[in-house]
Amino acid sequence: MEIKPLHAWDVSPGEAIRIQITLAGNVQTSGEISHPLLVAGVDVAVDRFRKTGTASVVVLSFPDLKVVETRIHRGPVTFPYIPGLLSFREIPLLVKAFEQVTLIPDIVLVDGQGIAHPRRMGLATHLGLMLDVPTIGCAKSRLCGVFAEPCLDSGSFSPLLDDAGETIGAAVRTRKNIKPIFISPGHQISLDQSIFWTLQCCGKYRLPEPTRQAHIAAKSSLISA
DNA sequence: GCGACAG
DNA sequence: ATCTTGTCGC
Repeated sequence: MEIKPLHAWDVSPGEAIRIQITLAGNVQTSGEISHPLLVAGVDVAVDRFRKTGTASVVVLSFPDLKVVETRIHRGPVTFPYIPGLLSFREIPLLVKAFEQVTLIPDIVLVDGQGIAHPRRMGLATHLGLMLDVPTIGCAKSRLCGVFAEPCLDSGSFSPLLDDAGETIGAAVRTRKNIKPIFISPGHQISLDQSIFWTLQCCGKYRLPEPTRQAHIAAKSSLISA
């Protein structure tokens, strides 16, 4: 699929923050997905020695959740990991992987935050703007915001609030008695829809299937390299 | 100044 | 993220 460049990636942390503030004005946190047929998961594995990364995009059929396409891209990782600037480290590689994708997904699940970010520009949101496809942020831990512990039942959740009391996401229990994951809208989708479809993508594990498959694809492709 | 801090 | 074995619990 074609991806339109929105800005340069070879920037300083200060410039990156400036770019995020500008892009934040184009985010769409509303939208419904009626009948998804293809759902994708993405991930990036890093080789701390060779300083290279492997980005993966795995497209699964829905609702059966079977892998129908897997794309990998390996390249240098230059930008350092800085909380709040993760997209500048991973998106360059992810875009390369997406350029090889032929089955355009109806939704993309990203392992990281969506708008649950200091400037509302987490990895999922930034990627959604570039792909012009609905994206959902599904993070294993919290970046910012406060929340109450959700009930221990599978499917229960509690809102993630920013310092102003605004809802920016939710702590969602994808399995009974298991640590919740943090879901937030990436782009072109509402929080309710983000939670709903993510739960529809969950099998017998804490993380949604698309994310798990992407994680496996990126990691295995790192071994055979 | 101190603590927090996606992957 | 990545480094790592066994082990406690649903």
